[in-house]
Amino acid sequence: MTVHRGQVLKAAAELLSRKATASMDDIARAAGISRATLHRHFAGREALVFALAELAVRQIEDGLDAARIEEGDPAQALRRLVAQATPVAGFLAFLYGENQLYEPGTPDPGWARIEERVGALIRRGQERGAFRRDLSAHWLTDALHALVVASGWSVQDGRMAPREAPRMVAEVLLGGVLERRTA
Amino acid sequence: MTVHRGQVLKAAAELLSRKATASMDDIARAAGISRATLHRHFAGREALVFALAELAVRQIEDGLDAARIEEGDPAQALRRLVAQATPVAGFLAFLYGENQLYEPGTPDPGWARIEERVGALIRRGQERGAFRRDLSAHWLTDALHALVVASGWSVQDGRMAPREAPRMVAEVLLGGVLERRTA
DNA sequence: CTGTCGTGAGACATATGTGTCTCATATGAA
DNA sequence: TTCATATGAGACACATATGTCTCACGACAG
Repeated sequence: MTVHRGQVLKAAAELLSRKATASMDDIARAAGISRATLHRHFAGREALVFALAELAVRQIEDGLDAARIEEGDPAQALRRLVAQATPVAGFLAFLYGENQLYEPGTPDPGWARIEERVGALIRRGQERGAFRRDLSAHWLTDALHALVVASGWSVQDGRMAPREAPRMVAEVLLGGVLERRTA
Repeated sequence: MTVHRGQVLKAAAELLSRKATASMDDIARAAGISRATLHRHFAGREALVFALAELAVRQIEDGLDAARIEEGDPAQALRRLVAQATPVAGFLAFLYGENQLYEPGTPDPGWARIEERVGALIRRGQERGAFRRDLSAHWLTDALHALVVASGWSVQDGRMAPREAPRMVAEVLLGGVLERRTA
């Protein structure tokens, strides 16, 4: 019946990304454990948030590695990235929200690495003529994150099936909403 | 030097949508007033949040009216909607975040009205063959909100000019990221 | 069975935020 | 000027969350 640190952190991420004011007791209940046990595994709220950020960065960077976003056709690389990101949308949402707190110039180093890698993919696609150049790479990066987070919430609410999420995000981001005659 | 209620609420919306844990003192400072004055205008935090939600709903519904989203070409209506929404992105972000707290079945009535009107526009576009049918109207509604919120944060951080925001959001949402030969 | 380990429940002091109050000051009208 | 009004600064009691503790229970290995 031992508590698994990763599972607790995943529950905490999904709760905190939606309700940042959740108490330690709320987090414990969301993870299915008591507050005492939660404190045994994490020295305090600060330590928990730190561990959460660390795990989130690792999960997402692992996803970037697995998607091999530096290789091949940019559009396909973006689809692979989205497919890797949607299962860990809760962690991404937490990180994304957490980095809205800092001053615009001092982001978390791990988050900065992630943004840089995703931004590089976008720029690579723009240079190859695959992605539009009239939209800034920075904005497209933000848009990608926002859509993944939104899809994660839709899944949490049962409005979207988890297996649909990658396609929903990728189709909107790559193709847009407009119907087209020629695919 | 009298405090203007609307300006205080706008500052509160932009702060709270990013940092839900902000204290009344933080909110007061963000609005450029003292905590005492903040309490003179709003009975308490609960009352402030209520007033904020009320104003946010009104601002956005006014925008929907001004954009006349029920009329004309759906794609153009969506562009008008985005143009009206981006200036009040802070309020939309607050409402959007606030409604992630409730249980999936009991949203704020005002927010439900907004979602319904936007959803109706999406469905109208799908029925007319203007918008894609392979993506659910609900998801497209969520995607729209998420992109507007993200653009608002970009503006707050100085990464995007306010006047660019409508086009950035509308272009990604309608056209997607992919470069195309034929416009 | 016996001992150990991890847990849940709850008590407790402390820290932080909230809501209310008083008082001094500044602005603006008569 | 004189007065009214609104504000800022700060004190205060109170509520809530946090962090630490003790104790009892149950699972599991020996």
